[in-house]
Amino acid sequence: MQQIQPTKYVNKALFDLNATKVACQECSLHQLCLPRSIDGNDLDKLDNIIERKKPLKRNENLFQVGESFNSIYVVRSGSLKTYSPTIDGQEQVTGFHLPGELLGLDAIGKGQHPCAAKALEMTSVCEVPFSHLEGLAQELPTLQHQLLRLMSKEIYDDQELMLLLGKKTAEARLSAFLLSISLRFKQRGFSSVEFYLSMSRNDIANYLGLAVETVSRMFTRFQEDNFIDVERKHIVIKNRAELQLIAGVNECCTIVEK
Amino acid sequence: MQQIQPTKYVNKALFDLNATKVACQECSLHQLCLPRSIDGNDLDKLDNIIERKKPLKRNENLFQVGESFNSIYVVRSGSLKTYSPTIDGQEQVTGFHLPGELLGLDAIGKGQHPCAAKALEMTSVCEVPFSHLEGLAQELPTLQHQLLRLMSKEIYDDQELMLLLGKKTAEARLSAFLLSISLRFKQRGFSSVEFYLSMSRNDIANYLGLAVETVSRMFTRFQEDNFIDVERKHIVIKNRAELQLIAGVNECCTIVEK
DNA sequence: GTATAGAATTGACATTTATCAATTTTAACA
DNA sequence: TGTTAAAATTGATAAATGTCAATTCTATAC
Repeated sequence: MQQIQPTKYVNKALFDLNATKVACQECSLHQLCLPRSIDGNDLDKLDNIIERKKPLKRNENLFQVGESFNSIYVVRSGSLKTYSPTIDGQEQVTGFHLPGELLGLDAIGKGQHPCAAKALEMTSVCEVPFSHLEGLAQELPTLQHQLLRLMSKEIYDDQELMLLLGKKTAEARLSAFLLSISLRFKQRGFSSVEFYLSMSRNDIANYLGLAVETVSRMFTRFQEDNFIDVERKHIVIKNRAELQLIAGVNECCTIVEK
Repeated sequence: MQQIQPTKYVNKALFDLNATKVACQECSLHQLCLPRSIDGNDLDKLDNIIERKKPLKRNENLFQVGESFNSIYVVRSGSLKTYSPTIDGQEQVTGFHLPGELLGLDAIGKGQHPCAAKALEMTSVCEVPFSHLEGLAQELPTLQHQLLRLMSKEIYDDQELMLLLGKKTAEARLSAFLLSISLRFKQRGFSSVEFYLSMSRNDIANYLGLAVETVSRMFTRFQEDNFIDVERKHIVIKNRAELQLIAGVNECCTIVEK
């Protein structure tokens, strides 16, 4: 039971732009640059190529499908969803991106964005021009290594999700989704027990390949069974062990526990 | 209708080790090294670090879960599946790997393999020691660039699959699966119309998150509806347009057509 | 503060898919 | 080649989830 008990302040912080700003220390880019082996000089070089973009309002797009790829982005505060158009004019949500996480790695190969990214709330991001990053990685072996590691992690994470989406029941999917969000918050220094979901039920359902109604019913059921407290977008994890059981997490996912 | 009509020979070839060897020209590693800008000298350097492993027999493992990561692998001939253990002792198939495709990119981040790889038939692979590859990429900007591109493609492909697994009905999943295999064969210079599936129905079902029985019924139905010819593992695509409609492919997947 | 549109929930019902069971077909091995 | 185990198919039934419809709740704009 070493879970951090959040204060009211921490929760409110998720809506407070300044308070949610992820320190460079907890950010994916941090892992990118200084895994205990890059010196201050090199760090400055990296810092120099990063541009701070002006914050996005809710529902503003960071990029659109087909837009040419120039930069990868790191979420500083707020959150975004990525989505692709489907044949029937719908959109299919492909991911959610929380503070400290990266966007755009899937676009390098084709040189254009295969999905669009939209802010779910007031959101600010850092922009990292990819050609600069590549050039720098050529100079700095550690940076190249970290870049490859990060991309590998992205592949790994995607496969974890495929595991989830491919096999499980509705309750397993939602359960694994909540655990995943919880873990990601924790990794960024937020509470893993209590948090706000910035995305709509619709987005969640779309993402998990379920009907909105099913998602809604599952939330209700989890609440009834006392696995979680739900109040609209506010979530409290009350019985993580049970959620993990339902999700059928394999040993890979079990790191949520630590 | 510029689809290549395969000869009986071509089909048999899929079982013939020598005939299926993918020329380095069509191999993922080829893209890795010489996108029209690497010279013969550099190509030799790359060639030098690649090791040919002795062929794997059916059901032999290339690597196991948790094994420490040292190399990435390229399939030269045959095919493999990757899979992870689930909590209930089952295995969950996470991917199939055809000639010219890569394995192991998901292991870089953690330094150990998150999944196991098993040969589905007599299979041979090239082994590329990762530290050597990294070192070489540090010298050769083009190689670094291609490595990043390839990893990006992997991320992109995984997300395509998540799209598939997340949303669709059983018939959409199987349909998209067949189209995906077809495209991948085509990209490697094999027929996209007629091919052999090296994996069992069980593996397909597991991969797609369906019951074996459902997969079997779908094959039967597709046959009845004249979308495909099935005879055990031998598949002929007869109505690609209809399959694409069922799969609900978005414009990204539509490249199957070209 | 109120009006209004969108989001979320809940219920009833239809459809899809999983499960269980039996049979047929195929492939592996002696 | 014949024997046997595994794989694949098919049918009947049960369970899960999607769809449709109605209602409640929430947030936004006026």
